[in-house]
Amino acid sequence: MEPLPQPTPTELSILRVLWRRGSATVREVFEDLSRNKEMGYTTVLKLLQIMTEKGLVIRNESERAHVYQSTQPQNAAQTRMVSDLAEKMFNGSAQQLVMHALNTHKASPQEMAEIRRLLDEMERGDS
Amino acid sequence: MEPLPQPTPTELSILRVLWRRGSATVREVFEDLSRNKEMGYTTVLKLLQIMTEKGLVIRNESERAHVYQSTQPQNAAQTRMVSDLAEKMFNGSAQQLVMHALNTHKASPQEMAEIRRLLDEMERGDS
DNA sequence: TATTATATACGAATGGTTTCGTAATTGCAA
DNA sequence: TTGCAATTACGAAACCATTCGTATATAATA
Repeated sequence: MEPLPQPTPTELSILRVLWRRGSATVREVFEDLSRNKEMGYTTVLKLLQIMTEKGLVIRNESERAHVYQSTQPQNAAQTRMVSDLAEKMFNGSAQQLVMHALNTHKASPQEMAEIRRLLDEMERGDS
Repeated sequence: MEPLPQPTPTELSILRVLWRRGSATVREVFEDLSRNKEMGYTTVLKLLQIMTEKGLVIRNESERAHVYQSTQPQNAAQTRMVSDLAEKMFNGSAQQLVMHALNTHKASPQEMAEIRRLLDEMERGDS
């Protein structure tokens, strides 16, 4: 089967709503997105229909208002986009990406400690 | 003045060539990109013309074959895209992005050491 | 039951990116 | 100088994402 296509920017905004809520109807997605950006109800509907065709979401049609959810877990999408960015902007070097991320968005001491923990684990190699 | 627009995917592939080479003619960019993906010479030319209008590149017209270079240093573009990704996929948390990057693309011991060094510096706060 | 609100389906307009064909120009070589 | 090769300029086609209007169906309500 075809691999899932990369979601477009608007599709991604819809997926984020679905990830946050677990699942949602068109109206719920619409109301959520409308808070940030004016858009028509049928626009969201159409997008969800297209996303269904693409396999990005599945829907439960047992109720009149179909209930959508993402086929891809948020984690998987995150991993994929990080890989893509590493590939496209850092010639595949995760390390350079990491350095950039840390330099730009300062992390809290707790967060830094957690990153150290991960590095420790990786060096011990107990995967 | 207008902020630079985000480069489109194809524009980014051109910028990557320009960053790697410092500057390049249409033919050089064309030959570089053609190795990965078949595309016409005038396609690249047109894109570079559009990118010039957008301000993504500047060109030196003193020779018959114009010489292009990116207006944005690679660093700046990298920072911007990392920020974008953190925003869109990790609710602004650089730390989560970092964890993902490390988990996905395993880094070498040297690279990990360098990340530690950066963390050390940041915790010492000698910026 | 008749009306109203809400849902899905879907065609089509819009706008932007990408592609390329063709014309015009310039330098180089025979 | 004449012709060939390489260049830029540019219009337009092809493609895709986004938006929305309208038709139709279904449920709730007066």
